[in-house]
Amino acid sequence: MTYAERAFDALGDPTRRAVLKRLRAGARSVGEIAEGMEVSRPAVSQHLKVLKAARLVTVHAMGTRRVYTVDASGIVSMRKWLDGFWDETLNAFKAAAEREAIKEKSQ
Amino acid sequence: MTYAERAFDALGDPTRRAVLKRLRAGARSVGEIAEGMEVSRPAVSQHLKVLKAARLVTVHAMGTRRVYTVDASGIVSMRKWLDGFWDETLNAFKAAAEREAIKEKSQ
DNA sequence: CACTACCGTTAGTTGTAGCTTACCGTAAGT
DNA sequence: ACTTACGGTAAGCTACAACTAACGGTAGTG
Repeated sequence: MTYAERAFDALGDPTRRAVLKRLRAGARSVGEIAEGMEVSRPAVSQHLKVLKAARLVTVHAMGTRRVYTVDASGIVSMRKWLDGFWDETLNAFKAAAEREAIKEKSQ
Repeated sequence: MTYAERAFDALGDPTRRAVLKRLRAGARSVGEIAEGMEVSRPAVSQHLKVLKAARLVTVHAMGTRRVYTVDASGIVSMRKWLDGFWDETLNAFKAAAEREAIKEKSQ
């Protein structure tokens, strides 16, 4: 599985999107992220693991605290996936249209 | 839930991504999509329902056949979501950096 | 009017994602 | 060394997403 696909899987969950939205406001520790959320701290920890595997967040330790930050590379890979997907869709459409035009001419 | 979020939920499933990839090559009927896939035709039908709700595909009937096509609007809304997300991330980062700079000055 | 092709939907099953509780390791303070 | 704060991980539960089999409805065909 590519990183883009991993990222789509990760963002397919509303709780993980909520976690990422919190992180968007700035780097946060696990406890800070979990605070005010409707799920427990371990749940957040598990989601962060998935987000990290998808390169959507990065961690660095500060004492016993783990400070998480939004990672650009996950976002970038998703963007590339979408752009590439749309490119291929357009190309296929164009090719089909041309085939149609040739067929029309020959009639 | 916004359409973008619906789209992320939809693309969070590998089978649905596979369906969409098939559609990328051009419009297909349900039977054509299901053919060669490892899941049954009704399964594909259910996935198409989700993709349609997320504005990732459109349908039009041709006799008893339902021909599905990739819909740009779902892709566009995802792109906008990603871009908006990243914008806000950068803005928050910039704001934080400026606050840091002011703090440094006052010391 | 049968008969076939096509596909959406319902009913029912099952694997697993997401959750909580409990535990343990590590870092810092006193 | 003891205590507190922090967070990753294991174990276990549960709800639901994804699937199949079966059915029904509609459009074209002879």
